[in-house]
Amino acid sequence: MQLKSQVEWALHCCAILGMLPPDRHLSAKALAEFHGVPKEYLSKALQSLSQAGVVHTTAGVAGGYRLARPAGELSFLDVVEAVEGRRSTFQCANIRANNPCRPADQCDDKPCAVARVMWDADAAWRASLAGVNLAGLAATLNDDLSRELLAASEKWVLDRAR
Amino acid sequence: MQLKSQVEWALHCCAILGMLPPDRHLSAKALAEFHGVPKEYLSKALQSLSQAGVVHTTAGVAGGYRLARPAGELSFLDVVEAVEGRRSTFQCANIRANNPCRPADQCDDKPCAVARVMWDADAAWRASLAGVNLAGLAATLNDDLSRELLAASEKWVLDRAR
DNA sequence: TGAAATGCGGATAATAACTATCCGCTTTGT
DNA sequence: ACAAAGCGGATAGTTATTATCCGCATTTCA
Ligand code: SF4
Ligand code: SF4
Repeated sequence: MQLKSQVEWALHCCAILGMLPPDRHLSAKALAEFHGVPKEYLSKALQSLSQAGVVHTTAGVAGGYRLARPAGELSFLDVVEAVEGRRSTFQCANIRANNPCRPADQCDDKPCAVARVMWDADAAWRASLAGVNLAGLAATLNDDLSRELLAASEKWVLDRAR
Repeated sequence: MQLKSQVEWALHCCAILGMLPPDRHLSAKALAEFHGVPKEYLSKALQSLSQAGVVHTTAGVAGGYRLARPAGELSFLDVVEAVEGRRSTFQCANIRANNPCRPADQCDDKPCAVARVMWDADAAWRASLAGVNLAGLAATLNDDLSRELLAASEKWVLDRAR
């Protein structure tokens, strides 16, 4: 069970978009080039982010993407769910219904005990992701990365932003 | 990103095996019939459980499986990781290395900020699963299921256990 | 002792999911 | 009007999951 690679791409793209001034935006082409990933496929992830309301799209020539809200109001969960979906990672096939001892008229009123535990774990995963926002990521990157790399990257991005 | 169906099967099988007296065991054939799943494929999941030390295998005719430890010492995480593996659900492709601004001699000493957040969430998921054991599951099932169904299922199982 | 039942591991398909690319369309700045 | 950019659908290529089959070793029981 692996998250799709688009999740990593989307998170990195949001980190980059977080570096932009509020009224600037960056094209999918630039984001793909910066991260070394195929532009066409990255576009699909960006479209998912757009549909989910995580980023705002500017159409037309010199169009592109910017964060739809301030970085402090966008969590990792918002980005991950935009790309990966909101369904639980555990899906119950209800195999308890196959129990040969079960009467045919049995009413499965509540979800099974196994599923509840798995869904709780899924909720814990999402809660953890919801607890970190893009502003926090930016702060961490500021600590992690060298001043030179940060400055160079910001320049690279701003040179291509509209 | 979905967990494989074998996870559900394995958890249910462990719940059933938890109903057995300590010195009895149940065949893959019986477990497959009880849950209405293909025996050959379920066997693969049971083999994973066996390799992970979650269940104990008895070979030969009239062989089968029993829990390797008391139900209170086997967590959901033990079962899930046996089937699904222990790798994080987020795998970092290290796309930061593609940053055109990054000097070639840059040393990526520590994992990236994005990956750390995703790994933390993965850890939260596993911690949640580790917090529930098979004895707790049995107790919940006792509350959830009707006395008739429990008794009938236990009889069905014990009739086929060796 | 031999036949049958059982688990194990490898090989092999069938199906689904993910990854990737392409194309026509609309939008919009110049 | 034209070119650059995003959008949505269509289409392959690749990988992962699901499922089945077979030969082998082990063990029970007749
Ligand atoms: S016990 Fe829960 S997970 Fe298992 S089949 Fe029933 S509802 Fe699904
Ligand atoms: S930022 Fe983290 S997740 Fe992204 S490529 Fe770098 S190491 Fe991987």
